[in-house]
Amino acid sequence: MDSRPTMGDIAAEAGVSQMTVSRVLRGTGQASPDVQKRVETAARKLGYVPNRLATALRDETTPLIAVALATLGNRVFSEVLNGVNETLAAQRLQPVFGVTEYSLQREEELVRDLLSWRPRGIILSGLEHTEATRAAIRASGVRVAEVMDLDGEPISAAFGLSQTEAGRVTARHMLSKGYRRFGYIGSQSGRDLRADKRLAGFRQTVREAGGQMVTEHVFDGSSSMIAGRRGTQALLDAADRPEAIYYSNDDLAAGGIMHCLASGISIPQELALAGFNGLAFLEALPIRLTTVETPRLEMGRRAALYVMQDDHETEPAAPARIDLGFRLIEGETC
Amino acid sequence: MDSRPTMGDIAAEAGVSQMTVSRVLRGTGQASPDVQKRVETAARKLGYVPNRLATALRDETTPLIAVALATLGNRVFSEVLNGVNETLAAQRLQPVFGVTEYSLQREEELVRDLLSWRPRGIILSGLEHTEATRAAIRASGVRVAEVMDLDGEPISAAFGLSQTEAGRVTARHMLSKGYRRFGYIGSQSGRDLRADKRLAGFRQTVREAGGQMVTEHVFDGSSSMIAGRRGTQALLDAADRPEAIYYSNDDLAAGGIMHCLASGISIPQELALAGFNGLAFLEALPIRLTTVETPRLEMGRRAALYVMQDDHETEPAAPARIDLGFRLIEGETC
DNA sequence: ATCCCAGATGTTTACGTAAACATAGCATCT
DNA sequence: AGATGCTATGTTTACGTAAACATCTGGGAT
Repeated sequence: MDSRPTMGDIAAEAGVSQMTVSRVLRGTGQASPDVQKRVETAARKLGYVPNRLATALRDETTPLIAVALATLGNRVFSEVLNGVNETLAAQRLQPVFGVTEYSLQREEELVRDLLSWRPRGIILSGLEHTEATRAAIRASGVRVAEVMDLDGEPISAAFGLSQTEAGRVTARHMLSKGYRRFGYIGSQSGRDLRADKRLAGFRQTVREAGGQMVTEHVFDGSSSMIAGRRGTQALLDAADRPEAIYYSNDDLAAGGIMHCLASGISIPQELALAGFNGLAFLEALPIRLTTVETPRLEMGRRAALYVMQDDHETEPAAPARIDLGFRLIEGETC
Repeated sequence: MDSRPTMGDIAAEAGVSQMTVSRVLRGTGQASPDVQKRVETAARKLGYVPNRLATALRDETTPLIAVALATLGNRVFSEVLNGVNETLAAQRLQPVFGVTEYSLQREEELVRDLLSWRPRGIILSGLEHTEATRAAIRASGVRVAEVMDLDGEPISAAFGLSQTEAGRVTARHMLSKGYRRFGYIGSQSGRDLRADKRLAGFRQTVREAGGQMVTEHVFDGSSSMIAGRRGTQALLDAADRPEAIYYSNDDLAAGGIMHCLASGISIPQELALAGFNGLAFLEALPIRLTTVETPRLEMGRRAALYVMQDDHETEPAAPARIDLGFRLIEGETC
């Protein structure tokens, strides 16, 4: 048995035709009990595993859904992937994924690669894509969903929240607590476009209210608690010290809390903080972070459901923005 | 253009044969500059995307690597996946993955599904599998790597560490600090077999040294900081209170630290703690956790490299255990 | 006895690609 | 001039599966 057995091999073993094997194994059409048994026995004996490549080629359809994530280094995306995966698994669909590392250029290549598997749908992160990416997707005719963001023009349907508005809401909340001098800590500016939008919304609202952005500390590399801790220390050591810091996400903000705890800086008197995402681990911190909760699992689930649908059902004429909302969680940090 | 253009369509457009198109697009064989240009123009005009299903079927080989993870809910596995993915991406290989949720039964189905894509390799979590899973993999002839664990019989090659030994080392360390009355907090017992092995090693070493396990708190559901925080509170509120707690992972242990911080329990005087994994976020905590660092990214990378190889190269005759080691990190918690 | 029909099974074909095997054109050498 | 050997291109075929269509068998209706 040097190569994998095919239906033909089973057919020979069972003394029937390949087509009969196909019918028996899929339970379509008629088959006498005798033949049925022989085929099943032979299949088991040979250790038959169907070849989906052949089925997919022949049927001109696959059970694949392509997923292009910005990164696997951020818990947020693995939660989205988790939502996608659990939804697909229920229908025996398979995710095929790749990572763009926040580069639209890599996304373009990745999408091309993913499309060559003839997936029935594709899920992208964010609304910004190169024109070539859009063209390839349009030409392919696959169903598309975009997750995370709503601020822009979706290709077909976007599941997420307004990042800009999330920034504004956070700013409004902090302003309402009396803070006026703000710092910002974030990473991957110019690449993590959602973070940039939040910052833009935040900044605008602060300025309109007469507040000011004292420092904006943006670094390369991925965000982490330790980066947030160090960034916070840097901001507080600087001459022009902010009263409050807006972080591009919870990991960074939690690092800020840790710095304060370790250095005896009182929160929120000496420093107020706000994050973004509402990750589960925040609940466990000794000081509850004020943050904006995002529907990560839900975005994954809804996007998966959307791209799973058959073409005819409910295809919206115009691009749709499905707002899954966000929620300001008022903690103890501002 | 209702369906995707094929090489045949390009051929018609360019006035050549399908085979010439194939040659030009892959840059194999000869082609006159004129034909080359015509083919490329036509391909671009029609928005040609190759069909890998056909290529894979025809070539009897795919660029796919199957990955069966225990869960996406635990950061550890997304880090492994990350290592796998970055290694594969460098060779333009594609991961196809699925999640077992720590069930060997689901793993069996998942493996069958994954194998039907004719991947060139498969990566599994842990060493325990059903006999059917083993048989299917053996019959398929794909390369296999197992990650995380070394305590058992690998199918072909295992990349990881001795979980039992990690438990023992942790116990030895805690014993050396004078603790004798231990608690344990973990989840998914009977399902997360690696955690069970660590506990077994820990328990054995404690007993041999004359210490005792005062309480073992095991719950269902996935582990998280908040679960650890609550579990710790429960253990400390109980009549028979341990001096030290061994947690099945860092998330739970960090929750323990948070409970102590929030309740003013002094570490390690009133309670000592130890975790497992050495996740990056620990660095940012105000109290550094004593834990065992595991090579998560490296396990993913090495496993990917292993299954990527061509069959002839370096195929070990006997199952190999590649010990990527672990390292006790002495923090401030014991 | 004849005909019809349904159930059971077989044969042909196509999905898109690329190896293997032609073949045609043309320059070079003797 | 004829043989030789490239280069550039075309034709056939196979990969494994499943729809569509074909065939055969036997039982029931007339």
